[in-house]
Amino acid sequence: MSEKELRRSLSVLPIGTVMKLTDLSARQIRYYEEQGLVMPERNDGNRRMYSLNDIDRILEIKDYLDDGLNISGIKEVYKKQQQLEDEKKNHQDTQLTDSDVRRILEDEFLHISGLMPPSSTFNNQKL
DNA sequence: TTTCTTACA
DNA sequence: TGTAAGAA
Repeated sequence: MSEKELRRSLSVLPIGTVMKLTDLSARQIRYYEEQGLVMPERNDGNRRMYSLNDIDRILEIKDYLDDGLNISGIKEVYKKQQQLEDEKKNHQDTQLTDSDVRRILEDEFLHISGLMPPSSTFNNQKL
C-alpha cells in the first residue's frame, strides 16, 4: 500500500468535520454506518473517527441518494463491486475481462437507479 | 463543547 | 430523518 493510500485511510476526522465536509447531519452519517455503508474507527472515548476514504464514500452515498437510489440499492451497488473485485482476483477460473467488469457495473447502475424490484438483481449470469 | 446512545407528543 | 435527554 502506498503512503498516499495509507494517509487516505487514516481515521482522523471527528463527525463534526464530516458534517461540514459532506453537508449531512450526524444522524444521517451514523445511519449510513448502521446500514454498513461505512465503517469508521472509534477512538478513546468511543467517538467515531473518519478517514478521507470514508469522506469520499459518504459523498458517494450522498450522490447515489440524490440519484434516487435507496439504501438497499446502494448496498447492492457495493455488493456488486465487491463481488466483481473478488471475481477479478480469481482471474483464472473466470473469463471476465476488464471491459466485462465495466459493462456489468454499468448495467447495474441503470438497473438499480431505475427503481428496481428488490429481488431482481441476482440474475447476473455470465453474459 | 462535542459526540454517543436511545427513543418518540 | 429530526430532535430531546442523559452520560461521557
